[in-house]
Formats: sequence, structure tokens, C-alpha cells
Amino acid sequence: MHNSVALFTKPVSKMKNVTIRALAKELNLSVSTISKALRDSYEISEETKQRVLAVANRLSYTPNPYASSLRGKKSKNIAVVIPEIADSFFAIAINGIEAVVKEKGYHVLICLTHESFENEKAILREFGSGRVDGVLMSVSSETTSCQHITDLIDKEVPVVFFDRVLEEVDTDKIVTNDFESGYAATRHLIEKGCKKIAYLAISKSLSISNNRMEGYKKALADHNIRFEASDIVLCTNDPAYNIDIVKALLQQKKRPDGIVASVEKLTTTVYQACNDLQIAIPGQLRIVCFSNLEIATILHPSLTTITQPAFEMGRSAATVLLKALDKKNEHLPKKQLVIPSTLIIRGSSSI
Amino acid sequence: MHNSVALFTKPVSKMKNVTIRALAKELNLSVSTISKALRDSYEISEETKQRVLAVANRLSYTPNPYASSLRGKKSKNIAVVIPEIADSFFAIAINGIEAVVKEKGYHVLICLTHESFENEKAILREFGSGRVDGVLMSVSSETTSCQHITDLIDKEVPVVFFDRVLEEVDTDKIVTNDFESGYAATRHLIEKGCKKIAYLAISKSLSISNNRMEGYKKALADHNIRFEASDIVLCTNDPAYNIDIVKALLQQKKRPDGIVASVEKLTTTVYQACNDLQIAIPGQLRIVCFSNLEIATILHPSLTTITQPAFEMGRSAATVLLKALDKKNEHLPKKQLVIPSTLIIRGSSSI
DNA sequence: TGAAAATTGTGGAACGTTTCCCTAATTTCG
DNA sequence: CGAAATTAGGGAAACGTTCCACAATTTTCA
Repeated sequence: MHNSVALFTKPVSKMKNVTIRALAKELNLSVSTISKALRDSYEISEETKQRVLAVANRLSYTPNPYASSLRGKKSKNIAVVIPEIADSFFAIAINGIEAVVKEKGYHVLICLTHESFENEKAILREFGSGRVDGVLMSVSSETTSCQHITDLIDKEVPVVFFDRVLEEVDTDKIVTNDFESGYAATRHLIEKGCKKIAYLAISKSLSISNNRMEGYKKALADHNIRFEASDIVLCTNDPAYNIDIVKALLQQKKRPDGIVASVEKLTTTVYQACNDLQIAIPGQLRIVCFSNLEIATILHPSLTTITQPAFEMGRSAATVLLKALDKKNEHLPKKQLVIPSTLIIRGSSSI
Repeated sequence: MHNSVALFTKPVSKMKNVTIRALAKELNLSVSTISKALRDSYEISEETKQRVLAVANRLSYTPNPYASSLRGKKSKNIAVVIPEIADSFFAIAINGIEAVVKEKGYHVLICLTHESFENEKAILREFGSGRVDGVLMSVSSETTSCQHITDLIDKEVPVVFFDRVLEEVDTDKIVTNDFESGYAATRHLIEKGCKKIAYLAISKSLSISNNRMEGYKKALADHNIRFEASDIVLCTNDPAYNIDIVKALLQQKKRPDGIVASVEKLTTTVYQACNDLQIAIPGQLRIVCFSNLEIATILHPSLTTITQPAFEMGRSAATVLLKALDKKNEHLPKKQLVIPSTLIIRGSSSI
């Protein structure tokens, strides 16, 4: 069973479960020696290491991840908990995350909350027992409390927020400059002559939505434009409903001449509404949208965007998490990292 | 340690590792009884089950997934191996997959090949040792051989293809009607009066690209239009390069009056090229693109698409995989499921 | 009434690694 | 030269769960 004759009669590909024990028998060494050799321990001679490695390769040994995890309390999995995946920002952020973690041999578990607080809680609860070593997350639009998150952190599972954070949780956060971006978008519209600017929000509680809105308000104030509560429009998860809301907004007697849309998915809504209502962009309405859509350039008119550094945010978040996993012993101070977004001016806001 | 006094002095949230053994001590029952009670075994009385459940809840016990996996050879993880994630088709397909598998308590591991064959091999190799129970995959554009996949299947890890398949592997496949869609797209352009139609491909080997192309060729033949090899343009992964290729195509003396673009990411390229070259769509060039972009409707002109049933394909693939995992004993016959795409006619091809 | 069957539970061996603690042989060095 | 240190490796106990093989009690029913 463990010599070359057996190998000959039984094709390698059909051999189930090449374990450390199998290698040990093959080499006439002890299990612990094999284990140490594979982990490059100083207790094993160079020669033995080579022999072990050779046989391991020949039998295409791959360590059983569950045995390792059970023993070592390390799963080599990290979770990415996000509201949805069909959104450029998150898709690109995942690319950034993946680039970093696969370097270190970690795997990425994707968990979708679909903007539901209940889902989010259920997902995190499951992570209490070691399925993942750490969590990267952007909270759902319904999330206002943080018990479920602090519970997880208490169980020594590090959590790093990116983009949508919960201020009150003391952990690492990677965000973009939402306030400044909201300000920049609004100021840009004002400079282009807008007198009445609407802000499309998607949540009353979300940090990003509120920070962007505060920037918007500040820009109005700084330019002596009176803020009107009715210019803040709360959109939903339902595109069909959103389009009705936006149309209603644009059909008021005194309708806005500028719009700041706080998330990518509102792009279609706004353009569609303008199309339906025959409103000219930017002639009658100027638009800036927070968006990472590559396709912004070929919209008609091309879309002025606040483009978030999605890839870098994902990469940074992953880097910070891996660092936390590394030296878990010494609890380093938590910090917030801000990576700035860029205002890219295109046709929807100017000429 | 195991009575209520201890609980009182030591807050629950700080208690590390609530194991089955801890529950056993707390309840004065054996470990195996607890295990069976939690799994709702018929060998345990209703009353005992209730008691166990109550304590498990109170101590917020969550089973250690690694112990279960090690013992039971089941990880409750499935892998989704895809070329990229910043693509509507894959993003939506993941939604479909997730909807199905989370129902059954499985988790989704996302693995990106970035269209590289080497990456794909490395990823599948790792799965040989049980990290995942099954694999859902769409092969990279470089993949032409299947050894790495059959190796995995030989190790009893079921693999289900979706969208981009390898015909020669005997396993379940979920595809869309690529040939017919290519045919329909091309026929539509012909009916609109196109005389010279170009086909933009992204791989010489990919099943989807070739099947769509065969449909294109057949449509030409059926309508007595001579096929010219120079009308097939092979695009790459590099957008900047692609735009040069497409521009070159459109600057020929005898330039095409129709384009069938075989994948979503070529949309931007084509529109951009037309924009730069001042070519009117659909006046001078009619376009059909294989795409799931929600934003197709607000392009200018709106984009005629072949829209794939991304969500359904993901859902079906996951369903088939879970079925294979269920009754792994009896090897059921492998089949191919075809879910049709839809031609949605919009402004880029008509009027 | 008494043996078989059902009910409800217990003990302990796996699963494959890792690591703490040994041992035996060899080397070092005062 | 002899004690200590170094080198190379082995034994066995975890990690937390599941499940097979029993055991003790109660019920069934011919």
C-alpha cells in the first residue's frame, strides 16, 4: 500500500486522502517529523526535509485544512460582508481585497446582507465559532446598532470596516472623504450656476450617506443657498419606486436644477427619469453621481462622478486586517484611514 | 466553572469556546447525547432535547465547523471559480448562487482566475483536500485543457460548469443558447439592412465565444452574405488596446455597418470608438452586444442586447451542484441544461 | 409471565494536524 | 576526559465533533 508497487497498481489520481501518516509510512519516519519537515522546522535536517518534500510532491500531498484549523484555531478564511455584489464599488473592492489576501494564502468568503439587518446579524453570529479568522465589512443600510459586531470582536475575531462604517465601534476603518466629496460635488454644481440642488439619499442612518449630505449642506451654507428639507429625497432598494420618487421631485412647480446622487445605482434612475420627462441634461438639470461605473464616460451626456478609490480601499482594508491577524497578541490601537475620492467632471454637469 | 455562579461572575460574551463538552458538563449528560440532541436524533427524548437546546441557547453555543468538517468530510463551503467579478453577468450569477446555497447552510468562496490558466490550476489544486465540497466554475479564456478539472472530479469533488464550459469534461453544465443568440443578433442586424457585420471575440478557445461566432456565421450564410475572416476581431483583456483594435476596424476603407460584440466589457470600447471617430449609431453602425448591464437602457442610443439569464444560470448551477452533493453515492448521469437568452432590441440597432 | 423489542442514553474511537515533552546520539569545551 | 549542550527525531496528547457499539431500563404482547 505504501511502496512503489502499490503506487503502480493504483493510479495516483485515484488514491484518496494522502495524509501525513501516509508520507510517514512511505518514508519510515514519524508523523511529527513529517509535520515539522513540511513546516520547515529547525529541528529537522536539511536532507530529511528534501526527502519529505520530494515524496509529498510525488504523491501530491495537500494538507487537510480542517485538521490544521481545528488544531491551530486558524481557518485561513476571511469573510467579506457587504450589502450587494452587483455594484461596481463592491465588485472592485473585492478585487483589491483578493489581491492582498491570496498573497498570504487566505480565502475569501463572500456574504451578502442584501441591505438587511437581520441577515447581517445572522451572518456574524455564525462567525463566532471560527469559520473565519477575520471580517471585512460594509454595514447594511438598515444597520443602526452594533451589538452583533462588538459580540464578534469580543470573541477575538477582528472586524475591519470599509466604506460604510459604524462610528461607535472601536475598530479599524477604511473610508473615503465623504464629507469633502459631498461638498465638492455640491460646490461644483453651484459654480456651474445651480440654484436649487436636490440630494438623493438611500438611508437615514448610513455613515456615508449622512457624511455626504453634511458636505452638501455645508456647501449650500457657504454659498448662501438656503437648505430646504424637501430637497433631500430618501430613495429605496426598489428601482421602480425610486423612479417614481425622482420623477415626482422633477415635476414640482419649482423643480431642482441640480442633483447630487449619493450612490451609483441611482444613476439609471435619474437618467431614466430625465429621459421620460424630456428634461435636458445638463441644460435643465445638472447631475453629479457617486459612482465607479466604468461606463460613465459613454453615457449621454457623460456622467460627472465622484469616483471612490474602490480598489485601494479594498486593498487597505485587507492589509489592515491581515496585520491585525498577525500580531493578535498585542492589541494595537485602532485607527481610521481616509482615502480620498475624486471629482471627475464630465458632460452631465458642464456644458 | 459550569454552574450559574460562574456564569454570573464571568460575562457570557467573554467566555471562550463553548463546546459540546461544556454543555455536557452543565447538563450532566454525555458528549454524545448532546451531539445527538442538537442534531435532533430520534434516540434522544423530546424532553432532553429541549433542555439541551435551552442551555445551548443560553450559552450561545455554535458548533465548531472544523471539528465537524474533519469528522464528517464535509466543509459546507462551495467555491465559485470565475474569471472576474467586475462584470454584471458574474455578479448577478453570484446572487443566484448565493440565494440557493445559503438556504442549505453552505458558504460561498469566491476565487478569481483573472483569465489566467495558471491561476485556475493553482486554485483547483488547493481544493483537492476538502476545503470545499463542490465547485461552480466558468473557465478562464486561456483554458484549453482539462486535466486540472478532471483531477479534482477524480477526488470526488463535484464540479458544475456554468456559462463558460469545457465540452470534453463529463460533468453537469449550465449554459445559455449561445449559438442561437449569435444567430439572432446577426439576423436582426441583417434584417435592419446591415451588409457587412463584424464580430468581436475575446478568445479563440472559449466555448461561448465560438458558439456565438458559429451562430453569427450561420446567419450570414443563411442570408447569402459572404463571411470574411477579417470581420472577426479578437479583442483582449486590455481596454486601451481593444479600443485601438476597434478603431482600426472602423477606419478601414470598407468599414462594417454592423457589430456583434460578444461580451459586455466591449460595450464601452465600441461606444467610445464611435464617439472618437464621430460614427453615428445606429445611422452608420448598428450594434448588438451580449450584456447584462442594467444601464443599457440609458446609453445613447440605448443598447440592443442579448441578455443572458445570469441569475437563473447561477441558481440552476447551484441547485445541480447541491443535488450532486446530496446523493453523492449514486452517480447520476451528467447533463447539460440550456437556459435561453433574450434579444432586447433598443436604439443602437434600430431607427 | 417472560423474552423480545423499543426507548434513552453512554463510552470511546476516529478524523489529520500540531506541538509539548522526551530520548539518543553526537559535539563542544573547560 | 567527563559534563553539558546541540542535533535529529519520536510519542502522544490535544483540537471538537460524530458515530458505532453497547447498556440499562421500560414497554409490548403472545
